[in-house]
Amino acid sequence: MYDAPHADGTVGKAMQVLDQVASFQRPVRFSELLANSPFPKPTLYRFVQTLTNQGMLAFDAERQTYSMGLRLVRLAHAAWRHSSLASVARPFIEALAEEIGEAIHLAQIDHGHVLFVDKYKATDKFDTLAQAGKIAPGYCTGVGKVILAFMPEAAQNRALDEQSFVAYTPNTHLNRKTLAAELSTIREAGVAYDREEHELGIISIACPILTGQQKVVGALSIATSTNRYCIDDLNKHWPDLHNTANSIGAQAELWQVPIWG
Amino acid sequence: MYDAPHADGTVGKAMQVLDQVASFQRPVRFSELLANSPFPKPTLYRFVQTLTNQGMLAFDAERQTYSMGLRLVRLAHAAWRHSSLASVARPFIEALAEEIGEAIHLAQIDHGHVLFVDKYKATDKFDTLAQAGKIAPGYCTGVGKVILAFMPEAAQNRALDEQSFVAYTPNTHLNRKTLAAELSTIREAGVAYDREEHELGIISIACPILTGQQKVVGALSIATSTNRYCIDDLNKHWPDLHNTANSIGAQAELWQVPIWG
DNA sequence: ATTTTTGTTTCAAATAGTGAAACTCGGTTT
DNA sequence: AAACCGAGTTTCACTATTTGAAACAAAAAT
Repeated sequence: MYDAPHADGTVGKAMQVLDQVASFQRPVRFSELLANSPFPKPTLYRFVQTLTNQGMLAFDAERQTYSMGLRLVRLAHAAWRHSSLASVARPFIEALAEEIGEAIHLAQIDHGHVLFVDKYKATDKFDTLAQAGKIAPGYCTGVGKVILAFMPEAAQNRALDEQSFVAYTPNTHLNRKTLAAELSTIREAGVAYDREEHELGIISIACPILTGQQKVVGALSIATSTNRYCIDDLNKHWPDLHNTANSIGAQAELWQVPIWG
Repeated sequence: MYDAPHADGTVGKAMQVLDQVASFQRPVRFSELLANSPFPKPTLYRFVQTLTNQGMLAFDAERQTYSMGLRLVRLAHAAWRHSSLASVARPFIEALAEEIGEAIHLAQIDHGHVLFVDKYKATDKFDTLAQAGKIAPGYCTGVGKVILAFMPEAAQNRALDEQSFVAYTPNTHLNRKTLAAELSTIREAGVAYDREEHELGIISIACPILTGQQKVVGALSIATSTNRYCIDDLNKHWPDLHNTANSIGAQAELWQVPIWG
């Protein structure tokens, strides 16, 4: 389960149940849900029924388990096409990935979490939906930090409040202060690095995607493992990455990509 | 907007609003929604607010428009990974596509509509999320017909009730009778063809994906344009397609893919 | 056969949702 | 400048929906 929004009404609670089912990452029985649910039995029961009726959940009668419903796939298709940067960014990312021969990630931020909306890897052709929709923490990823760094102050504060500061590796930021310090450096430099802060052996370089009015709408990154390359190697790709990010930013502005303030 | 389910409660209505926003295929203003909404102004207003709070919709303050929210992408990721056939089927489809050099589609059925959950094209590597989530009518596509043909009677009837029988081309089935007749042929043969029933110039061959107990969980198809190939050409691929479908069915059973009765 | 666990239904009380009407705020017209 | 207009937002009394303790049914476990 992810965030506990200021619980707006019945709909909010139902969405909480959806998140809960999603968090199991597998089909789940009613009783398992109940055990970790803030809702009393009949209430949860009715939610699960309603959501199943609606196709937001799927019930397997044979195994008596609930899982995420296919209606979500249909709805998300629309979200991805029309509200994410992905459709605008694709041609640019594809070109970049082919040129430099490394995997490119495209991310946006959603309620303080990094949301990967696309990925392109020149070698293995087939990785899109498997990656799109994945989330990662904001405070310890290249894309996360660079987006945070370029956010307007109010939004940044809100987002920082949502960070959990778990120590994934010895390099992970553990509190707001050290993170905030790095964020201003990043803002000046226009690049962020992940130096094994989220996962040992994984480093990345990330550029913000800015519109003409300097609003961040997302970020691009190249990630690699330390036994193939070091930060200096990634730096060689910075000009290309930066140019691509700029082109995407310019396009995003023309296009009607939703821009949160 | 798609189906109007037996409106269960507030949550059902909220989902209806989500569908409505999705149906616009672009950012949409409140007044546009209101114009096509069964709900009175303040009611719709509150729904849209709640859904935006929840991240199910996104509001662009600058342009005053609503679009689908990124939370859906996150949720759909889970749906796709854990409730669709896609993750089980992928390796098989990939192998098949590489071997025969044609694009392979994987579809399931959801409330009478065909839902494409994956696509692999050997030549252009990059088409997954752009295709996954797309829907098509059941009665005039190869995958749709073959799934319908193999459904248990009760479910089939329910699904047939949901078909709209729009005449997309001169070859489209226009009523239940002719469709039902073809469905029994298909059930015996184990294959369905789309002979330009949905779009002129597009034909396909489709195989059901069956579990051990002969339950349909989805379908595989090869689609092509009439100026490249004819039905007989597609037929040459039938053994491969059929084998792949069988392998996927066997795997799906081991795995915990939700199976609707 | 009995107990325990898991899933489902009931129903009075309480809460949350409803929508007519009224209001605010830009922009346009007279 | 005053009146008008349409899109968006808020109010508030009314009502329908949701709520959850408790009771019940069905299935597993003992």
